[in-house]
Amino acid sequence: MSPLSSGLLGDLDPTSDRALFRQIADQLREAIDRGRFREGEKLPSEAELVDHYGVSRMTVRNSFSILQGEGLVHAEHGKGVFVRPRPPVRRLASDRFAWRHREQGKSAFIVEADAAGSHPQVDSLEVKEEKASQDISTRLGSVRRVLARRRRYLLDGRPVEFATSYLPLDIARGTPIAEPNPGPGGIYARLEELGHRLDHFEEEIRARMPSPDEVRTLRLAAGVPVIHLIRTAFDGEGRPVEVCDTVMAADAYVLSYQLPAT
Amino acid sequence: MSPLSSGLLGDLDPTSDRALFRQIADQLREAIDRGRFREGEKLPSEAELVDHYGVSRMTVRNSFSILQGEGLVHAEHGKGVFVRPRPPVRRLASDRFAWRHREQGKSAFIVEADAAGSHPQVDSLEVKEEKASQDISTRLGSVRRVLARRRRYLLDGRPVEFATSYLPLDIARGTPIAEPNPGPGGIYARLEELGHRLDHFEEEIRARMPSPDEVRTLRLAAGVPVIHLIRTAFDGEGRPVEVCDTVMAADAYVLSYQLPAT
DNA sequence: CTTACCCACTCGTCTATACGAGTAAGCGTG
DNA sequence: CACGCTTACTCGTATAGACGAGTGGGTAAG
Repeated sequence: MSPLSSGLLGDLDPTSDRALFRQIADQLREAIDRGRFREGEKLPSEAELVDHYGVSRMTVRNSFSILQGEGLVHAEHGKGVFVRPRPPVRRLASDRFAWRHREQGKSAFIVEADAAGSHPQVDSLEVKEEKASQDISTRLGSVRRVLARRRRYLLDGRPVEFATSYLPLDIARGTPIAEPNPGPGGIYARLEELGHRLDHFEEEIRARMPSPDEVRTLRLAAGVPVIHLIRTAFDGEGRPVEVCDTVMAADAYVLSYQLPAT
Repeated sequence: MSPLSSGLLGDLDPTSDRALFRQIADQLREAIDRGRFREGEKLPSEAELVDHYGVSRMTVRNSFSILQGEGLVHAEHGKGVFVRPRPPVRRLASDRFAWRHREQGKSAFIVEADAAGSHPQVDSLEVKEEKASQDISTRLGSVRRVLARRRRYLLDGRPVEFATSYLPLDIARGTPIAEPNPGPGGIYARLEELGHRLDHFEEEIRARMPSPDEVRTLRLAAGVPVIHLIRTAFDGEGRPVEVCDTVMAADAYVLSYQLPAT
């Protein structure tokens, strides 16, 4: 029996104040919430809904666009509209920069992904000196030029995070930090070796809709926000030694922090 | 001179692969990014853009809907489409539960808003005993029923945050915590007085698009995600004594954390 | 001068139609 | 069997038109 003849979706109330396309979206949303359509499952096609509700195609498309904006469904050209599966999330703990996680040869990202049984990947590596933006300059304490390390992280082929580290030139230039591969333990290990004992980090978190650029880079579906995290690392004298600007696909992350109740 | 005759917006390339409505959205976005349209300023009306580009109205509306999804603009029925102003953000520091912030008579929210010169407000107060959801029960260590304290926070009349605190009944029942107004210092101060010395907090952060309910409660514009924060408070024995579930308008908040580099 | 109405302009909703392009399965040919 | 074509179904883009409803300014009536 088709999902439409089985009473899965009801009728519209033409006398209601609520617009037709909203009523349709409401019914589809409820059906999804109740699990009548499962993750990854195909919704009825536009044509089927046009027949079922007796409305025009634009009205049906309008209701789909609402659900897309809510991140509930995604359309695939030539195939159909599907309930968006919730991808496995990466859990970032606040102790992820603790010493014990830095002793190993591989980066935290690789180690953690291997443990979770997924296939990690890092690409778009770029390391270069450039002019510091106003914001980065302020955060690093009025430096004009910086070393920028850009990279993109993927899990099982899906881009989940795009990060750029900025370091003052007087710290990073001519050191392994300026190499594409900074070696075991990453740049934090190198900073310590260079005598910059890391004292604490400061993280700033925002959430917003992605720019078109970010949609491309992270291959984001409609209705997926990004988490924008800016971390500053300070040495023992309180000097900022690195700023890391990270944009994450919000549906792939949960951040977790432990706070003392001082 | 009208914004349209002044070369602010260009022409369309009909031979391009890029859809017309995307090209229009691109041009408007760029104009906004470059500050050609300022915050709160009105964009050209649908009719004006129809004339300028020589496309149908649906095409123009389609491009507006893209920009709305990106949170760049918002439409006002009968008035026009406007560049969405960035509201002042509330900065939540990770030491906001430190002792020194709890000594005063007023809640942290009120104190902080007063200091920032804005008008704070708390409403939708509800305090009641209820059945714990699966998730809350797990977080509190398998309790069946809880005391739930719901409230909504507003700044200058705008709802910015909706929070619910859950506490085990054996801790909260019959104490000031079960009163609508728990008294100076809030429920954390009361917990301490009751002998539950707070040891540390754990915060989990997600970002996602709001549910229709949340859109209503927080009066969210299109294209504004929410930050979902779940905080668990632990006492000295490692027992969870409170879970606070908070949904924040993402455009109104920056979260900030200090992490030791242990 | 003030009030009430009208009207022009705005976005919101909906219909009907057309063509393009991606997908997948079936079918026929080599 | 393997390959390529056709075909039917999917969503994507775009047009043209209609009516409704909220807003605000101007105008005519009191």
